[in-house]
Order: sequence, then structure tokens, then C-alpha cells
Amino acid sequence: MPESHTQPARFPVTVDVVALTVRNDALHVLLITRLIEPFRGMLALPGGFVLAGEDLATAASRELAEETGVGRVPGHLEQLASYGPKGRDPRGDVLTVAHLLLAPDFPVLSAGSDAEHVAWYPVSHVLDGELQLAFDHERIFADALERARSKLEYSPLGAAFCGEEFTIAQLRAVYEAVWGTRLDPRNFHRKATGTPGFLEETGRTTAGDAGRPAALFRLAREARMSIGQPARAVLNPPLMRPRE
Amino acid sequence: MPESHTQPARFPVTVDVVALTVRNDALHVLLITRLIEPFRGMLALPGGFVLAGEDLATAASRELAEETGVGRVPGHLEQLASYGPKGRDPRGDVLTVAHLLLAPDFPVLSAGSDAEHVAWYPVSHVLDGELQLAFDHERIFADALERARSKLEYSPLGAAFCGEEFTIAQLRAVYEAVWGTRLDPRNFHRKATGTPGFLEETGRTTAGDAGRPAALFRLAREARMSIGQPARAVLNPPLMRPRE
DNA sequence: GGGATTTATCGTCATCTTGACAATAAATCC
DNA sequence: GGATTTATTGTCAAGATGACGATAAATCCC
Repeated sequence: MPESHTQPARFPVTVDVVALTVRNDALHVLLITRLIEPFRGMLALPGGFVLAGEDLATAASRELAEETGVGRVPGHLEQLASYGPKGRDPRGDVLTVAHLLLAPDFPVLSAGSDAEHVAWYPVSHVLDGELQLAFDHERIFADALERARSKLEYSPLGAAFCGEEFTIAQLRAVYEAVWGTRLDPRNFHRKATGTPGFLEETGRTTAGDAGRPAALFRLAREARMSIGQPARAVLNPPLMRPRE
Repeated sequence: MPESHTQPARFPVTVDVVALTVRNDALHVLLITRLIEPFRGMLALPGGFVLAGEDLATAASRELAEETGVGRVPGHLEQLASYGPKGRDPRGDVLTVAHLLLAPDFPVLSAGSDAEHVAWYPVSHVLDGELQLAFDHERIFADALERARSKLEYSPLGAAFCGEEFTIAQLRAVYEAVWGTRLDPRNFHRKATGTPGFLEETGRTTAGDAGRPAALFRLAREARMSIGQPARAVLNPPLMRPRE
């Protein structure tokens, strides 16, 4: 971090969060409706300024909590990438550090501190252009989606979309929603249960649904530990891979 | 990017670069010796402040060029992650966006604009604690190394360490240096030449070295295109994987 | 000059993984 | 109480991988 001879500039820094969840078998992203200029009335990623004395992860979860009205945001939050500062905000150079949240479906309260409307939207509507995002958020969203898709291959993070306990079928639904593919239930079952250190049987089963009851699993200790660690394929061979 | 009610803070933003290369079969990292406080006399990653109106990638390659005295820095530069701004610089909150450079061995001129001493150091000396780095640069370095290692598995980026043309053995030496493993030459050859869209024969061969002359290859067009794109294992099945 | 040495390249084979899909198990639905 | 639905276990062929033998084509060394 050597000094340049030129005057160092100071930039406003924001965090933006691409929060993803799976709702009735479709991937959804959390978006707010902007109430102020610029891009007033448009959809955007939740986020906001990093405050003095605050860290990036802190700022991201604080903003997320504020804007969703949720006490503690569930799921797995990780940094995605930084964008800018040049030419991405009409008001001036702003650096943003984008984050990715993979979370179980949780209800959002539209009474955030900024009184912006917050809601889950199907990612398909963003991808096909039906929904347009402010700033460079469409690019950030695309990068986040790509990251989420590749994360599922080599990390146990698919389970971040599920609750504490889940069935193999629920887990498979996550993979199918994120990847947009169909997976063979039998091969998926073999791989999920056959991967050492991934799943742990709870001993309990579902009841009340149609069909044979399914065994309930939770993430094994090893898998919980490995979350947050960077995943090398060698150490964590592919958990699963999309077809086609 | 909605506004928070609190006063948005402005931060100095720096870029730091973890530049890696392979020199006589060992992985090396580019480090500078700091001539000013804080951490005067210590080793650190090259980098510097992002200037007004500048983008992150621009700032990173500018700083790298300035500090190495090289006109155009060779190799592949990509963003790694951001750190801070809290408590990583004794002078105050500074956000840094770390970058990763994978480059063929190139000579560095120690007459950079900041007159800091720049040189390649074996990464092993950093890993075993023989060399200590200023700020949080050791953590950034560790993250960069991990990223580089995983990049080799699913992208053609190993070739970024080689020149325009290279032999399979040179490419293998890269993988061995980065992963710190030994790879079977025969299986490596099979995999490297057998992966569609990876290598392209130039038709020419080496001469003068000991042993049978080796065929010279270059990256295939598809592989060059895919650099910079995020790599999904499915789309790009593992090029290679470490043993053990 | 010519065998020893070195490095590159091609093959072989057993093992593991994967994809396709049959068959059985255990619940609900009607 | 059988039809239906979903979960789970197996089977099998094809492809990928790791270990390693054998050959090719240079230089090295005396």
C-alpha cells in the first residue's frame, strides 16, 4: 500500500447484496423499489453506504437487516466482487462491494428504514428483461448468479437455501432451481448421501406429505466447517453437477 | 444503492496486487520493500491509491507498471477481493481491493516511481514465515494463493504463467509449482492434449535442450476466449487436478 | 562414433465415477 | 384396498483417472 505521488482520492463506498432464495421451486432475488432519484421507481439491489468504523460484511448484513425489517438475516453471506468507482452512479464516483446471500425463504417486511418496498422476484424475470435494474445492478446480479451456480458444484452451500433439516428432494429442488436443470432423483440421492462429510442423517423422517416419507438430513459438521473456506475441487470433489 | 440515514463516509481506496510467477520451477510473488512509515523496511504487496476518475483494474495495472518499471505488465490480471476498511491501516480506515496477477517471469526494475525496492520472492518463504508482510497482506496473499490454485483446476489460466508458446512439460511445471505436487508426466500429457479447446499445436518443436524435442503448443482460441469468464466446472471440466 | 542418459510421447489396464434406468418400499389418495 | 405418488436401493455400460510399461528422439560423455 505505497503512496502514489498523486493526491489520493476518497470515495463513498456502498455494499450491495444479491440475496437469493428458492421459493416454490423457482430461484428468487430480493429487490427494492427506489423511492428517490436517481433511478426513482426502478428496482435495485438492496444495499447502502458503508459507515465509518464499519467492515464490509458488517455493513452488508446491517443494510440487509434494515431494509428487510428482519432481525437477523438467515443464510450464508459472502463477498462477491467490487465494482467502480468510475461511472456507475450519475451522482459521482461510488465504489460498491457486492455481496451474495444464499438463504432459505424468509418473509420480508416492507417497512425498512428507507421505506422502500422490498420483495422477492423470480430471477427469470430479471434474466429475460421483464424486470430492469438500476445502476449496474444487472451486471452484478449476473455475476452473483454465476457465482451461486458454481458454488453449488464444489461446496455444501446448496444447503444454505434449506432450513436446518431437509430432505434429499428439497435439496435437489435447490440445485434444480439454481441451475435451471432437471436432475435424476436416484443419481442425486446416491451422490448426496454418498459424499463423505456432506450430509448427516437426523434419524427423523417427514410425515403427512404424499408418497413415501423421506429421511431428514442436516449438514455434517465437516460441511458446516468448510463453509466460508474457499473450496478446492480436489479437497471437495464436485458435490453435484448440472446435466447437459 | 439506497441512502442510509447516517452520514455516508468517504474512504481512501487502494489496490493491492498479488503478482505470481514461476521461476525455475518455484512459485514466486512480487513484493516491495516499504521506504516509508508505517511498516517502514517491511515487505508488502505492490499497490497504491485509486485516483479520481479511475477504475479498479486500471488502477491495479497502473500501480503495477509504475512500481515494476515495466511498460505493459504481461499476464492475466483479475480482481481477488476487497478488505477493510476497518482497522487494517494504522493511519485510518482504508479499503483495499486486492488483485491477482498470473504472469510469465518478467524482469522488474527497482526504480519505480516510489523508489521502493521491488523483487520476486519464493512464496515458500512467505508461507513458512521467513518473510513477513506489512498490513494484512499476509492474509491477502494467502487468499490469492488459494485462488490461483483453484483457478488452475477449471480454467486454462495455467498458461498465463507461460509465454505465447510452451511445451507440455513447461505447463506441467507451472501446475507442479502452484500446487506444490508432483504430476505424472504421461497422465498430464494425456489430459492436457486430450482436453478439447485447451491447447493448439503450433507445429514447431523445441531444440537444443536435453532429451527428445518437445512439441510447442499455444492456447486454443476457445481457451483464450474463456479467460476472464467465470469458469463453471460443468462447462469446463477440470483441466487438471493435484494428486493426493 | 556410439552407447548411456534424458526427456517426450504413446499404450495398457484396473479402478472409480457417472448417467440411464429397472425395481422395490412406504406412505397418501380416492 | 387398490391406484398413485414419492423415496430409496440396485444394476450396468461408458467414460475418466491413476499407476506404470514401452518406445521415440534428442543430447551427453568418453
